Amino acid sequence: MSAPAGRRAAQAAETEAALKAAARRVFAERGYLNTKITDITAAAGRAAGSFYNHFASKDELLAALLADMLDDDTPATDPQHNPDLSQRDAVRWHVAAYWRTYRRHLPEMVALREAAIVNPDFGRRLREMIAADSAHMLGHLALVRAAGIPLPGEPRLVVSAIYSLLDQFAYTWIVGGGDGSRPPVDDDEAIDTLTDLLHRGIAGTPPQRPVVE
Amino acid sequence: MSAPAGRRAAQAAETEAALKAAARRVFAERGYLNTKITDITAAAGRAAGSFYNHFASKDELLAALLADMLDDDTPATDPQHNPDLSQRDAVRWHVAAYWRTYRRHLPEMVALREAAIVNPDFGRRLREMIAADSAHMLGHLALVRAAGIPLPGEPRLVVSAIYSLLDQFAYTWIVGGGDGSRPPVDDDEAIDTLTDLLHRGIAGTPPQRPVVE
DNA sequence: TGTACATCAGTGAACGCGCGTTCACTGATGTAC
DNA sequence: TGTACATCAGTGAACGCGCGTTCACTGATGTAC
Repeated sequence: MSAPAGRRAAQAAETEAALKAAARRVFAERGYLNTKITDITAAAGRAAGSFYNHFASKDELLAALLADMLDDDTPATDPQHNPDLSQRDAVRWHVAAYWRTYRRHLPEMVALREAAIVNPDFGRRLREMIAADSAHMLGHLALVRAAGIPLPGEPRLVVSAIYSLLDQFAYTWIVGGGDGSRPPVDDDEAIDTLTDLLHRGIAGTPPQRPVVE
Repeated sequence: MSAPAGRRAAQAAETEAALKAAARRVFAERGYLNTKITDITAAAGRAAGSFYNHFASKDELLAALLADMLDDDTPATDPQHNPDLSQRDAVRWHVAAYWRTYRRHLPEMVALREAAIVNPDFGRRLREMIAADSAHMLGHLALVRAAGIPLPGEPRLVVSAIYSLLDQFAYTWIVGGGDGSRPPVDDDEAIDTLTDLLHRGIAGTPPQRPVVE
């Protein structure tokens, strides 16, 4: 990453970067589990054996990509953002942040989801990443409740529901290209729909039952 | 399934049933992709080779389980149920139906989700099954809108969001045993939380912004 | 600055493990006469 | 009702494919003197 000591080190760094970049492309295209190591080396224009000069396995390559991702945007959360989820703007900001992150790190999102199914280590990693994010959201929900607005359920369960929605919806529409019922969504429509659903869901008022007298 | 013609046929039917039952158990425990064919035959107490007297592959066994499932509860939807999703009871009924189905067919749900990742055929099957269910929900949403209540977005997108929430939340809490942030949910709490979130989300009123004058 | 040797990234053919799949065999069930 | 033969479900050891992984080799870069 930092200035390499010489031509040789530069070469190695370049190949490693090429392998990572190729892996990201290939993971986004055919997914993690369906990707063979030779698919990655081929996409990177290197020989199969070269892979093992840099990574011990496909899982370790993914671990490296995840590490890059976490380095990349540690300051993902603007400390200035509005925490009051009873306001639409605040909900939208959070939804948009999630959506953008998902799009930007699509290969990692897809790969981690798939890897978690097969490898308990990645299952743990995934849960930890969600937990980190959730703590933040939990704080916001506490404010809503403190303002006297009743939540739809126990806060940690509500946070889990929010992430369930965001995660699966993003997976369906960003990765899968939709559910076939309609054309793909553009980002704004997706974000606005999620925002309104969640804004009302978290802090809205249930509809009045028409009273028959 | 129907009365077998003789001892031999009965024997075959019994083994096939044993393999299916074993597969369901094993899929629920370690998932579909992590299950080897010999895991299934071992759990069923049969020899490895026996498998191929009944199924051409693990995928075909899954296809058979899915067929059984669809046979099993074609009348899953009580024609009498309340379609008015602006009423909490109606939302709860639908959420509960989904939850119950998920629990009852856990092995199929897990297996289909995993198989869809690796095999496009199952990806298609999964989308078709969701589409069938969605059509029903879409009709209900039309009523809400007809009653003058604005939805949070384009109806098919809202339906997709609803299924995203239900599916991922059920996967997290029924299959995965939760996200580690709190003890497992019992069914009623899960259903009530989802119900309130969706009830408000679909047909609720956004909170009033406190007006500062 | 030049020469001789060491190191190391990259190569791709070969290896070998894991697991799906086959197949010769067994014994029980079914059929023909 | 009995005997001889055919069929078929089940068995498990053996086979073989796919793919991850190794390794002897090459040529370029680095180091010693």
